[in-house]
Amino acid sequence: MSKYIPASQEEKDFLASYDPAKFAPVAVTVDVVLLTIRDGQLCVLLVRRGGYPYKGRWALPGGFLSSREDAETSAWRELAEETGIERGDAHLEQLGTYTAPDRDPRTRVVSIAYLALLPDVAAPTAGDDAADAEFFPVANLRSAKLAFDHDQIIKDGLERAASKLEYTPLATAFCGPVFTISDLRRVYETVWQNDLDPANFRRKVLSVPGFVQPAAAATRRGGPGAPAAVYVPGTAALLHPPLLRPSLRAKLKDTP
Amino acid sequence: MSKYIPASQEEKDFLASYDPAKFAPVAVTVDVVLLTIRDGQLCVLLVRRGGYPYKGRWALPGGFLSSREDAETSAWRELAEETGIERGDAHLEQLGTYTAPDRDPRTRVVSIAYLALLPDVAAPTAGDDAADAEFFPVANLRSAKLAFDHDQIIKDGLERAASKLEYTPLATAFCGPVFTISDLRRVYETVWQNDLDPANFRRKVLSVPGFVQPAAAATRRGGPGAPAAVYVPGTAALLHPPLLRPSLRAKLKDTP
DNA sequence: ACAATAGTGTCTATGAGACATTATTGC
DNA sequence: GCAATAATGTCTCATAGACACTATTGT
Repeated sequence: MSKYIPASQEEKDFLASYDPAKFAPVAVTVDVVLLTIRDGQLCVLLVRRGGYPYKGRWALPGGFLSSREDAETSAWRELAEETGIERGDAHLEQLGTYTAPDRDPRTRVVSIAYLALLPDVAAPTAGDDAADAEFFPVANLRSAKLAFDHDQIIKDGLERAASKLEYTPLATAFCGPVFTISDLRRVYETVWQNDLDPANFRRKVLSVPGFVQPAAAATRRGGPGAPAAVYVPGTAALLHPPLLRPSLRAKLKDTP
Repeated sequence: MSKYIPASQEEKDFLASYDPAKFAPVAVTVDVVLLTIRDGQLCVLLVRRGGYPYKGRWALPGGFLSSREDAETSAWRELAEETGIERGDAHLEQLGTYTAPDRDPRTRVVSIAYLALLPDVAAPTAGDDAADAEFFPVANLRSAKLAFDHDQIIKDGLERAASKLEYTPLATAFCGPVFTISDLRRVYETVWQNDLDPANFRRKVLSVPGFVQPAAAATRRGGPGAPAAVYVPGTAALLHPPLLRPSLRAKLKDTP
């Protein structure tokens, strides 16, 4: 945005005398749903709350929007504080804004949630406000009583991630800088909770323009099996045609 | 969300003595991108600003988040004020939150944007704060200088709408309660800026489970041509397999 | 009669999915 | 040797897209 220039002296006076306090106070926080894959399980980063309210409960990492930052910058700052990753080391996108009037017992708090995806590398480090930080498999979260409405935010983040794997090359955000087709397939299988045919998956991925491209490095060996060719992310922002979740196909065919 | 219950007397005291004023003041507004199709053109509702800043400029309808409403309720209220439509008469979804620190010259203002889609019925009525309200074809908007960052918000809304037509039955939100397959096709053609083959479109729509279902009413005549069968929206929330934009297919095939 | 639209049928190319097959590794 | 993985090939079925064709309306 270009800088705003008042059109008249009258407007200048208006802006100079403007009093923000006349509106009901609203606090704005930025919370981050950080997803990664560890040991074949989709995990979310949670921190234990050190202060009231919900003291001692697990919650999403986050904090108040600081006065001269936009929300995305705040989200990157939270990520850096909790995990040490720098801006650009992960995928980060806005997830949604949560505004239920009673979602925070202190005062009216509106939370802008972000979704971050990153490879399994960074070890979480507890920030100022958090007594502890830990990755939890999302499958075990059903019974956990999280702070605020963070269970709903995580649920929305998981659905967003699963959906975006269909029509964007975002799955590469869960992999390291180079990866094999099998690495990529395991990401899909983990997020979608579906087994995929290795042969068909390979053919599909390689046929979508701009999804992946062969890496300069030769091959990678690990465990049993032939050595695998390695790839790096391609340039496409959208996958066309998309990969479609088998689970949805089955569900929707049943209810015509 | 269930009501929050403090766990201890200590926490009760904390909440009672909590002072919201210690945070930097942030104002939160809710703005609505209302799209409809008039005379074959995709149009967005704009209101002329009656006060500073950007006095006299066209802007999205919106207002400050009121203290006991969540943002979606505020968006419905804005819609009712500007167009008279009631909650449930249109499709409404959260679009995104805009947080650039200097996007409003008065003070820090965070805007939660909503996307609304509705059939061409409601005539806009000017609200309190707006001198005038009018539908503008989005194709003519490139040169218009809108208030705040509303040009970007509209752009994001258009992309969201085009994208959602692919994998949800949302196109029916632009139609009346009953519609013909051709009505639906014209919605896709207008939003996607693409001609679609009538025969293939019909076959595709009818083959996707839950997209549309035949209406009790017989047929509709209008202008030349045979009378058309009418349909009502189906029950599916997602289209599977989706309809894919021809424009994307062409673009992505060129850059492999 | 004519133009415009509704609706059906047909052909082809492509992609998805199921599955077999061969090659290469670690154990 | 054996199990596991990588990579390629084959077959079938469903779908998208192009397009011809008929039927029914308003003018």
